[in-house]
Amino acid sequence: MATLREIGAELGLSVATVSRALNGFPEVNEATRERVRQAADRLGYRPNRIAQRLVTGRSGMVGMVVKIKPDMSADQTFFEILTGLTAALSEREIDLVLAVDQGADPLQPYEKLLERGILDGFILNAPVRNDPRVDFLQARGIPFVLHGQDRADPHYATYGIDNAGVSTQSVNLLAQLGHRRIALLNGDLANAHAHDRRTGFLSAMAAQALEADLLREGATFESHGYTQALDLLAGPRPPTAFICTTTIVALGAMRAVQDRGLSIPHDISVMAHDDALPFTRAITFDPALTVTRVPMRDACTPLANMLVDHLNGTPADRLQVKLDADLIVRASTGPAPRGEI
Amino acid sequence: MATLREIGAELGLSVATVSRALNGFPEVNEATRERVRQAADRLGYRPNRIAQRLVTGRSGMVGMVVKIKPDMSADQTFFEILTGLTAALSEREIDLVLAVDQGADPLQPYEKLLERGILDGFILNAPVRNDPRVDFLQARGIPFVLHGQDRADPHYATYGIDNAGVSTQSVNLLAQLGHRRIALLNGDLANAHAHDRRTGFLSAMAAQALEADLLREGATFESHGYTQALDLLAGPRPPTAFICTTTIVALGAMRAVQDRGLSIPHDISVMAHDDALPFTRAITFDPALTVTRVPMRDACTPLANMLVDHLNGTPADRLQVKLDADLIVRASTGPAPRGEI
DNA sequence: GTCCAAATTCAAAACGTTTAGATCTTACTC
DNA sequence: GAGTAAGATCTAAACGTTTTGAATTTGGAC
Repeated sequence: MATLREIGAELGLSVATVSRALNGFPEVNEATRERVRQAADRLGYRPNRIAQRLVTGRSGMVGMVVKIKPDMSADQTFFEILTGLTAALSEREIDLVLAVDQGADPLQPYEKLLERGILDGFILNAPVRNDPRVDFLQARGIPFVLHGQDRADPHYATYGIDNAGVSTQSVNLLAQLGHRRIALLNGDLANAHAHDRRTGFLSAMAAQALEADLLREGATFESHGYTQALDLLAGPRPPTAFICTTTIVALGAMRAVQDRGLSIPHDISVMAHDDALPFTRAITFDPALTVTRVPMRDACTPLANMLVDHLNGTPADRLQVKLDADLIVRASTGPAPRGEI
Repeated sequence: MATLREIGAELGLSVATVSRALNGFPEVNEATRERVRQAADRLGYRPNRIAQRLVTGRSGMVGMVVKIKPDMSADQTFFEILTGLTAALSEREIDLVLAVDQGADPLQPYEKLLERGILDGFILNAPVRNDPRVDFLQARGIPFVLHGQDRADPHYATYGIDNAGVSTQSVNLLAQLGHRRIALLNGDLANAHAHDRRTGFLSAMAAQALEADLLREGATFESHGYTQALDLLAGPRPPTAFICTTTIVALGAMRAVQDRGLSIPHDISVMAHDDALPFTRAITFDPALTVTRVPMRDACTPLANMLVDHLNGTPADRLQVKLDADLIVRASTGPAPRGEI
């Protein structure tokens, strides 16, 4: 590995000039800059990140923490973000350091990574409500970008989707189709997005003058969708439509509907929010699933850009994006059945 | 963050002595060492990795590359290793840096990570035969540990399982049960492990004086297991037993057997190799699946240890582990049906 | 030719650590 | 009490970069 000193020796220049030439400082002669550039190319010079970091305090590395579940597996959505983000950051010459949250204390892996003193910032994902990681990093002045939003009025960089709006869009579509008994199969309310979906659902139902009594929450397993849907269908005033928090849950709900001998969308409409993860494609469902859709992967590049901007000094309050979901109507939703009230 | 200098100033010692005291050098007075330790504790001293690296050439960081498939998803087994390894390395005060292989050139992400000059070594996984990454890293003298084995006589650190032995164990079990028509549903032969399974299968069949004509290879999807098994069962001299390269493939094979109206294990025996990934548990199959078993996750701690040893100078030829798989006989294998030849 | 400002370039310090080699203490031997 | 060895600590250099402030060169104006 060539160093600045070697390039300097080659050209009879000081390290200082070589450094400035390569970093685009205005006070260096253009002819010199070109000579330096060529020598650097020829010698295969790569700046030593370690040395840069020691003097600038910037390392070009950011951290991310995988949260693993008790069964030692991690969330599919995490990996979706992880791979996309690594690629996006790599284009910006930033490396991603990984840590694992074994479950005990959500802050511990962040503390541990910070102790090393080698990170410029963090990407946070899957926030819970009023996420303690946000407070922790803000208190220490560590830059970060949150994928999602954990509180009403954030004072940090955040990139997420309008989860309340997801519910509103879904409710409005179904209400337009004449449905009055609409159920929400939500995720665990500890997660910020589930909370927002619930809030959005309640206000959208109220706006349509509908009773919002068919609300369930819990894990996002197929089996959970199945049992909750089955339970609701067996109730005294069953739903005619299901809004599911993920396509996996919708899979379970659809199975429940079919087990009851009902047809989709003739008797029951089913829709879901779709993160467009690789393994379950809503369009291949039978019938093809109506969804509100925001591909997870689409978040990677903007997230990387926001973090880079943030590291370069853009203040957090100018780095707040809240996307609307696309509404994609397919065959799993239809007019409410007649005779039902 | 306290520095050595601050501790030195506090105690009236030079940085050199403080450094030596904390690093356990023998020439420092025990009383002094204790004073230094306490001061370090009190001031919350953490060695600055960056500075350490600059002078020692070691960073305490290792790299790993995710290979993502054309559909932008990554292998489940990779993540299993990744999370386990990150945790295991973290206990050894080593951080893991991630990169993504977008598919074009398998060496490019390694080159890119190396250019940064911030890595001590690599963990390689999922080797293909005569893996070019091995040659690349060896040529550059970069330490690495390979999870698996890519060539017959490796001169590098490697931790893997005896894949030929997996086939031998499987064939021998089935032969003992009287099966003579044994099929192998193998993975893609580009992968080193599939090649070894094939080799082991051929020699084990030969040793049992059985004809090894029922060999299929390809992707490890459920659908692939299904179509291949269906095709073999429709042949002129169908198998009475299937050895599947993964439990997912076995799932497909079992579906094919049932679709043909045959029963497991009465008509057909099915077994598989089981990496014990979180999502498919062989014991919950119906009937419970006989497997050769080596949990992926068990490799994480040994891999981390081997890499650390290797970085500390243990020569590669003393770091070679080849595990035998456990044979777990469950309900999906039974005696060969009478009357078949 | 002299002077001044602008344009370049340089030398040196700094970041926090490790480590080679020098120096200072102490205790022991004769 | 001199000499020596061992024990403890120190000074200084090194790693490769950035950056401050000083030094040099250049070109014009007079």
